[in-house]
Amino acid sequence: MGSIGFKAHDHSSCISDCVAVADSRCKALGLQLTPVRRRVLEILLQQHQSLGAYDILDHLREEGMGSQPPVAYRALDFLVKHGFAHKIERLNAFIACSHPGESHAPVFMICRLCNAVAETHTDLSKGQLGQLARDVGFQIERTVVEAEGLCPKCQEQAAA
Amino acid sequence: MGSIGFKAHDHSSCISDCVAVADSRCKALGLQLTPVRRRVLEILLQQHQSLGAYDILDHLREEGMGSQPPVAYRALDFLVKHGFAHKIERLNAFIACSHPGESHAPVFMICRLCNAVAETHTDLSKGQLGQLARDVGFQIERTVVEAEGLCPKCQEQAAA
DNA sequence: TTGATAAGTGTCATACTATAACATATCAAG
DNA sequence: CTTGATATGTTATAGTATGACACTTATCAA
Repeated sequence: MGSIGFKAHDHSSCISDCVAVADSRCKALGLQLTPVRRRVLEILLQQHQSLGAYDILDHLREEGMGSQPPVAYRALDFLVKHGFAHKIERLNAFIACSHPGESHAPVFMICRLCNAVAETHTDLSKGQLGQLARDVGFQIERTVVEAEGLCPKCQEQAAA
Repeated sequence: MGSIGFKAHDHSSCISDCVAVADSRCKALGLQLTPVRRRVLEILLQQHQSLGAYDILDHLREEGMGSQPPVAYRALDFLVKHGFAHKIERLNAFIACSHPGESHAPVFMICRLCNAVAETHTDLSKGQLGQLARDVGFQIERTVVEAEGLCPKCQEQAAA
């Protein structure tokens, strides 16, 4: 799949590929990609934007797959825990992982106009953050790195 | 004040210094550091931990300075907007800024055991994040960088 | 000084985000 | 097939945040 950044791409294959990857990874790890979990992943994959838990719940409800918050949150917890999705802390929202299976120190770029979210990655061992942590003796277990601003497309439109 | 990291320091002077800095900066910029706002800043400065808005509201209520959520949120919005405090997105909580007045691409290290939070800064123009953004043409306006893990003290205790 | 305008506060109501707890159902292995 | 673990459905509630409006205080120009 590679880094999609803010570029156009074949989205339907993007979805099916990601689900297939999740599927095989679950099988390999003995995890259950149940109907609800799979459906939530598909819903997230529909767009390269983040969705709130209650947005997802709305979809599930329409499809008769559960109507109470814990249903959505539990599926999301599963997907996040196993690296198939991420939580965007800044937005209290969730997004499918663009690089399932790869090592994870994810970085998100969030466009404040069109709400597109692009995921890339950094290498903690090389960056300033890792260096700062080593300097003060802090042991990093998890990172949240989110940049908010304007994507290329919205910059053009703002300039016009 | 400089970077305090996770080190011990003279905390009472730390508080009064920070309030004094905020005071003079507000005067210089024509901002009103009202009693509520000043008090919220002081409350945040009491500890190098983050506090939830409702924790702060509890303090205010005890002191007869307002008992409804908007009172706390508005003071926090003011402090965050003008760089006297930051929101820790990962914790839905707030913390006083350790470097008021300096340029701000703040980085937080959050200890998951003792909840201490240390603030440092990175230089966007030099780091991987800035480079990634330039590569894809994303214009960064604000960053959220938060590392969760163990501070030096808690690592020792965990090892023992 | 006064009057007009902006900024801040107090309050009520409500919206949005998230989880605890427990009953039921399904799965996986012996 | 039964037992223990995992997942789901549901109720209830906790935690986080904001809109709206009335009232007060500060600012500033006339």
